[in-house]
Amino acid sequence: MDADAGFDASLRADDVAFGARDAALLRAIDATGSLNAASDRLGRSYSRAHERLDDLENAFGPLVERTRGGPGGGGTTLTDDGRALVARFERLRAGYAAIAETTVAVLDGTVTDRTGELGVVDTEAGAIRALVPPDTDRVEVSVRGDAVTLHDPDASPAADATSARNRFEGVVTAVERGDAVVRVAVDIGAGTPIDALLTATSVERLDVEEGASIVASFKATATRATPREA
Amino acid sequence: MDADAGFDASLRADDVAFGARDAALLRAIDATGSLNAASDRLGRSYSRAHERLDDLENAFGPLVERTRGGPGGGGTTLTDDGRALVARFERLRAGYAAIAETTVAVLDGTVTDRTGELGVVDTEAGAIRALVPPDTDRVEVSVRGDAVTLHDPDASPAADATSARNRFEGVVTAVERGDAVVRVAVDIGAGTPIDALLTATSVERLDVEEGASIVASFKATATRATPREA
DNA sequence: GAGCGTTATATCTATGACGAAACAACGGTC
DNA sequence: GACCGTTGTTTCGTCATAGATATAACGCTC
Repeated sequence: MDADAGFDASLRADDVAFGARDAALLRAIDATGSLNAASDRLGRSYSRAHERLDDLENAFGPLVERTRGGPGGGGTTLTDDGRALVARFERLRAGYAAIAETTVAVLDGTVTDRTGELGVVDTEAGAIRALVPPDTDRVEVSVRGDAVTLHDPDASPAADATSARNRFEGVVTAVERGDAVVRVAVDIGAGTPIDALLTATSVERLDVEEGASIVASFKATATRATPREA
Repeated sequence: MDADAGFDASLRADDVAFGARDAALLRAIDATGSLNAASDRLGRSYSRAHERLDDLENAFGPLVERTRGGPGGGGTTLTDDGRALVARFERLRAGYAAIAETTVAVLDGTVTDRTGELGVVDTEAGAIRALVPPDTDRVEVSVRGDAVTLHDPDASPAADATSARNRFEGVVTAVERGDAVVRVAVDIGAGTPIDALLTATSVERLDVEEGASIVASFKATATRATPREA
């Protein structure tokens, strides 16, 4: 059963959710200088766009400046806040897209110690520090490829010298080259390997190849556990 | 203008998007053993729930097993695939939640070199390697707090010994303690500091305090740039 | 064979979101 | 004062989604 991860991103204030359609509207206003032309460009009704803009401004503050009459008949321009909102929305989407696209290794485990939202999870690979759910000890730990850093085993930093708390010795089981990003699978003693996403430069400089010994590290604060079924 | 980041997560197959309401339905079925009782529990209509379940199974394959008649009148149970879909959805949500919650530093810059989707961005702090958008050199680089690792300046790994390509020397400007997660702000020579989210253990072992020198590193493959307005 | 409580199916209703169209008002230009 | 093309406002229609209700059918138990 194959399924793609998706999302609808939003920024929320006062029960109003600023989403992709809203960002598209503001971008079209920015490009055309007119709410009328922007609606046309997007194939949307002028009256709805106008109403929506009012709702957004009630929640988020002034996003546009509008003038009536004049040589072109009037116009609409984005405020600095309007541009900032669109920029922030784009960054948020980029972040979610990273989550949707990145590879994830899932390790079953049991929480054995907690300090606030952090915990120690006992897994096949050993103890993993992660952000853990409050109500259960039965969890699965997600390790994202873009959160795993690889180190030369002979030169990996001492525990007192780095803030990355999870460190495992392992063996490279696969090296899969993309355009500029390389996916490296590392067996750290769990049932399935974890992935690390590296640049080609890193692969060369670390001399990563199948069968090589390597140290994989990832931050506790970037590792999340979710409840696991009985 | 204050706004909270939000999202609607989904897993998609055959133009059907499995979302939070669907996950809630499957969880309620799991808890009650009955589609009828699950709908009641969720305050939803039985016929809609039934129809939706059919749509989901057409797209994702068998998610439940249903029996009619018998001692209790019949019932509905989740299949292994049904449970796996819910578990995968929960992991996806946890990932998006991490994005929504984490602090982000934004650095303006210009792309000066590209290799596929990776690029070098010239910023106030120096060159940053990141995943860059294809159509523009004017970008802003987002550096997420949960992606930044701190190192002892005297003991940070050599460039040939780690896959984290971005490394900056900086000074700690703030240490802000949460329950178990500590937010450390580091001035790396950009207009605004970047944040690193650390465990309390890391803060102690690294002896992180305001004014201290520190090395901050983050992976190129975990760093994204988005287009920046003129 | 009735009873039970479920699954399965059919039909109806309400609501929110959205597109569409029409018209009033604006204000600089000619 | 007319013209232009915009903003601003009003009204209408359609569609998708969802809730609600009713009924048929199932199959084990008594």
